[in-house]
Amino acid sequence: MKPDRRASQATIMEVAIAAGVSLATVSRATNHPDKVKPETREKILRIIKEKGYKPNLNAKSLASSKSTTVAVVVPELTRSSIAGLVDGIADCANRRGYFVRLFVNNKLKDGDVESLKDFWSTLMASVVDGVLYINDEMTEESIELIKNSSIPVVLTNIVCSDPEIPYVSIDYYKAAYEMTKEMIKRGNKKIWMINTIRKYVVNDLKVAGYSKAMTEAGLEPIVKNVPGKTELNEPIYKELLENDKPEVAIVVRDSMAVSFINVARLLHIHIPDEIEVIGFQNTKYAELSRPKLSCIETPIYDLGEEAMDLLTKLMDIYDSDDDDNEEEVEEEIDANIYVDYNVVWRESTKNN
Amino acid sequence: MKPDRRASQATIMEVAIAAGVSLATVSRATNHPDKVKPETREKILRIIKEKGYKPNLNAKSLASSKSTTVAVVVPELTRSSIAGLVDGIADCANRRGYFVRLFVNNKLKDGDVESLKDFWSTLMASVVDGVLYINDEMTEESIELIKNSSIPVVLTNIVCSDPEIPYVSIDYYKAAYEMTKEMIKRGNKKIWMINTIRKYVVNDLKVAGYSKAMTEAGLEPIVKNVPGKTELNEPIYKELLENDKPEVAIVVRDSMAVSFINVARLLHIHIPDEIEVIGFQNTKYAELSRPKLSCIETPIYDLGEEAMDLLTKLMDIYDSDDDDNEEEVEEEIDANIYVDYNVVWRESTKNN
DNA sequence: CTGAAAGCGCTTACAG
DNA sequence: CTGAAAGCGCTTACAG
Repeated sequence: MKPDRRASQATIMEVAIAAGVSLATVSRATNHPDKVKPETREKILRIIKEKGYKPNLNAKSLASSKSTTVAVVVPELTRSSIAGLVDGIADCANRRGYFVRLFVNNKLKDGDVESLKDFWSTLMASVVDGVLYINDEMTEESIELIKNSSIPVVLTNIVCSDPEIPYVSIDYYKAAYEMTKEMIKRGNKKIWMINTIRKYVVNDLKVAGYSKAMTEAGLEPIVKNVPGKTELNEPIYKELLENDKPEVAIVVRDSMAVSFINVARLLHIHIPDEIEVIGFQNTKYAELSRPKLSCIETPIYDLGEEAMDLLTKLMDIYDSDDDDNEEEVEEEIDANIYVDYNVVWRESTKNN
Repeated sequence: MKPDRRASQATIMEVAIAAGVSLATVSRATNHPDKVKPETREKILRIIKEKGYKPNLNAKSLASSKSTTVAVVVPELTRSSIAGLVDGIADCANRRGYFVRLFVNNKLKDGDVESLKDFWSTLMASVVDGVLYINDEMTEESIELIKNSSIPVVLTNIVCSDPEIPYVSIDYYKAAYEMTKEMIKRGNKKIWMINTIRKYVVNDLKVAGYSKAMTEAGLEPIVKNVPGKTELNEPIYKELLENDKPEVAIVVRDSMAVSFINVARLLHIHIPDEIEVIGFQNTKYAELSRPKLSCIETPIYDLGEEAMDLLTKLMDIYDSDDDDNEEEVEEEIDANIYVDYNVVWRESTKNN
């Protein structure tokens, strides 16, 4: 006889018997402590602790139609700063007693409506109380699905044109605008914006902010689109720099900025004396680059926390919706949040 | 009257009514298709598709005592290569029809037995069919808990001394051993191993492999322990290099190797002519470094896939365990897997 | 091949 | 303050 490896968790029944009460009372002792007499409550809680009892989440969810679980939808964890985002989300979820179900869906970008709908319904069938949606490439269909969702959805690190949809993001437009203005103020006229070939909503905003500042100053916006991958963009950078040279290059991603610096140095272009380079994000790349990269720092971990925080509030509202007096509460919440960014000046810029 | 935002998924009841059959038949049509007459089956399946019906996961799990969900336990997503690992796991899980519940537990390292036990029981209460455990710092207690687990657990990217516990990893010992031997063969005698101050099982293995090769060749192993963080290790590197200089430095993490290169260059030490540098991992840092870093490449994504694959097999066994004839099946599975690594020679080494 | 019924482990009105 | 009972949405022996 080998030991029963399937020996599972203690059940509510066992606790009830040990405490000499009914299931209902055990349940109440954990869910509505005030509704049970202090002495019995304490006894129950003690036994729960002794037995290491935790309510079966599936049963609990089914019975209460609340799962204390949120879905986190990401295209890919290794993409730029998504891991940091999810760390922030997870820590906040932990603190607030939520579980997280992870959906890595790298097909989310393509506009295949069928598979998108299918994805959305498996999301709903997985029974979560809310979803954190991280995806740089929002289609019309996604937006429609989100608006019709029966549970709260918070877009994370995306700015959505539709103000009805809650989001937590960074004001990339403003960040690019302000940075460009600053570099113009410092006397630069020929400023490049280096963007990814591939379209990302977030990067489009950076380009727009940059262009605005340039136009306002009567300067011509010059946007260079290059591949995101190092091996692919280096030859392009080389070609660009052999033909022309800006005074400043603002790059949408810091790894791409480092790559740009590397190519410039290979061509004996001095950074920052000949070209100043600025990146977005401020990951470890910035610190490991030589010269060290000046950056617009996007506090991605905090952003994740904020997003989960907002989602919590929205879930609470949906909860109390069952009762009445909803409208009022809903009004109080600002569901379009911008998290502050910082500028970190390092060696790839002058006059710091 | 605002529309009911809580309008939830179609239920099995609705499908049954629409198809003019009982719940049982709908359930069978999806779970045991062969047990239902082709015509009715097709009709049911059609209706399911039309209505976009997906069984409520909680109910399904509760009724069948299978959740088709695995837990992925990580200390932190932003740590070294964990994001890539989880991407591999998630993709494989997707293909095999499993959901993933994410547990980010950055307190997992500390040996607090109480909180570890508590964590483990909430893990079990969350009702998963298996767990992928990613944690570089395994304590005795963790190992004990895993051995007593009622569901399969696969250690991912860890080598566990206890052969009873299934793991999927990379043979870091061998990788370091072989690399050191190779550099000795190339005529080097003074080879440093640069390790993290903080203890990691995986890094200890690299050090052990290195030391073995050195000792075998009658050379003295020289291990330098430095902080993992760039800002912190750079001054240490500086001090080290001002006093002494190896012919080769093998560094346990590629970001730390890049940092080492940066400091060496600052001191006008030529890489690779004066010092050859080799890192582990081969992340994007290696490619962005100047000179580009030679690396032992650890295929982390594949490792994640392999681990999930193994877990799937183990879960299948546990499943059929309920019947009989278990022993035999179990024998066939190799639950201690090493994934192959590669060596990528770049500019930080000579004679490539 | 199909349906009626019990049961998965909880929660929550409803009485008392 | 507490218990008996119904119900959450499924699955699965058990009959037929």
